[in-house]
Amino acid sequence: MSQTFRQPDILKIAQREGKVTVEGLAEHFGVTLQTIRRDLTELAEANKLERVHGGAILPSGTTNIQYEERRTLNQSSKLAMARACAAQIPEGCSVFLNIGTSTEAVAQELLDHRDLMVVTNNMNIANILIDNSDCQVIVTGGALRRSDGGLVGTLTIDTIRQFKFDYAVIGCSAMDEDGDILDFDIQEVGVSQTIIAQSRNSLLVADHSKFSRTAPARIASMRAVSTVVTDKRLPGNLPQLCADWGTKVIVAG
Amino acid sequence: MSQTFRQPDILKIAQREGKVTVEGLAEHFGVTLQTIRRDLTELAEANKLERVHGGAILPSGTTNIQYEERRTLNQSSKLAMARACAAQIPEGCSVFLNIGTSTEAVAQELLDHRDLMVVTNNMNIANILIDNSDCQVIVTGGALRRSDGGLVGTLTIDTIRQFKFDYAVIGCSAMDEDGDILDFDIQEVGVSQTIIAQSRNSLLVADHSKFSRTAPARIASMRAVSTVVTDKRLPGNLPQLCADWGTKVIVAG
DNA sequence: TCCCAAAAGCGAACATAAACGAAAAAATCC
DNA sequence: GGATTTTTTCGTTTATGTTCGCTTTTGGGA
Repeated sequence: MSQTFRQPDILKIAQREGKVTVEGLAEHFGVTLQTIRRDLTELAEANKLERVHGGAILPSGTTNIQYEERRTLNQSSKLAMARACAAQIPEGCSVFLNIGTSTEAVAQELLDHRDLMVVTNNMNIANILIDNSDCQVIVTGGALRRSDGGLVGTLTIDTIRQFKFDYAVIGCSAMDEDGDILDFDIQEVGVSQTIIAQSRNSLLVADHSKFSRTAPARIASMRAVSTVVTDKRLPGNLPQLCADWGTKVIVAG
Repeated sequence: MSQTFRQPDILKIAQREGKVTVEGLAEHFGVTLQTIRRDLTELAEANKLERVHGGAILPSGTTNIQYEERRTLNQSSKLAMARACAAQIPEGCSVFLNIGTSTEAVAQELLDHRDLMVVTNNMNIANILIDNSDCQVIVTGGALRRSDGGLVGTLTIDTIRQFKFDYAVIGCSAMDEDGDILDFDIQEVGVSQTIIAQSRNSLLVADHSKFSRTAPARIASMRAVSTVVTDKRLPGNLPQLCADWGTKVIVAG
């Protein structure tokens, strides 16, 4: 595990915990204190973190700004994707909505759907769909993650295993040109995999920026999902691959 | 640019409470008075706080309505009960908080507790405690009830069964003079019973108005809980009964 | 009201242990 | 086999606890 892998993880941990310690990170990654110090110094220089004796904290007032930023970013294309995705979901069925800003946008578009049963591990989605009185909302158990209101952990997976969904809507952190769906957080990978396994149809919602990123953990191949909703034509050979796999691709907007 | 992990937390507490004391902070963080004094001096030099004898207050410019609000609300018996209840809960333990406005008030008072693991079936409580970064929040699964943000159903009970809590805080709809704890909602009764069974100590929080009400479903007898927190002397023969049962009674305010 | 004394709070100075950064050495990756 | 990353080493800096003398607050009593 090298620098490039650690630093995003450190940020993620910092956002989850509010603070990180040199010692704790060193143990977590199995490296020396010195290495962590260098990482923290670099992250502090990039204004991603604020250095304190013994560790680092989130920059003052930045607790959830990144999240809010991401939420409002790419709003128009995100909205178009959300519309297209919601259009795939008929009324009167059972749906799982995963963690992620894209899936939250989908939830917003599902406010007019009638007679849904929605299961989610995202507190924000539960808060959104509380306004749709024609929709039964079920929240999975799990440890609450401060950064994005997600519920994660074994409890989450155990709950999901008790259901079989007509549709699942999932997001991701990055996508590879060979069709692999990737995520930063290893915890979330297990959840996403379980969701796909428990669903008759699965919809991956991901905008084009996910193709220019990378992430360490692999959720699945696009082959495993029934539909991919995105905002621009898939790059490289992916359209052909998806056609071969029978994975439907919807380009919204 | 803060020097220690403590300073951002001190600011947060100051903003919430309107003031902080040297002694209180020293105890909260487990450091000496001198260390806190140094922190406060630095924060004062950075104009983040204003130093006073025995502690610090918010700078005069940052007039905090919240504090005045809180002071007037202090009179409210619900807050007094919440305070008394939170005082019963030590730091570093596992706590369950049930559905109810009284338990939400307790959650508010637990914002300063450190190193807690809080499990709840109340989305509002999860939203409150998301601000306590020293507290791990776990949400039970369940069907979301629109009226009060509660999570109910078999999923909830199944989740609770997976834990053993040091403390449980429960509310109720009504109490009988013979010491029976009652609720309107039959679904919630099962949850409350399970919580009591899974907890080493259980605290019932209920104001005096609950004695003039009645409700159809029986949760348990006060005999089954370790402590009752209320705002007025218990009516009738109940004090004696509780004494016989070994149920501690705390009258707050 | 004023004054005084006890008590509480304060800050400076010092000792110590933890944390830090620089630089050389070792390991790892292309 | 050269470049990058990580570990090791070591002298320096920083944070914290302790002690002690000083200042402010507080609560009588004249």
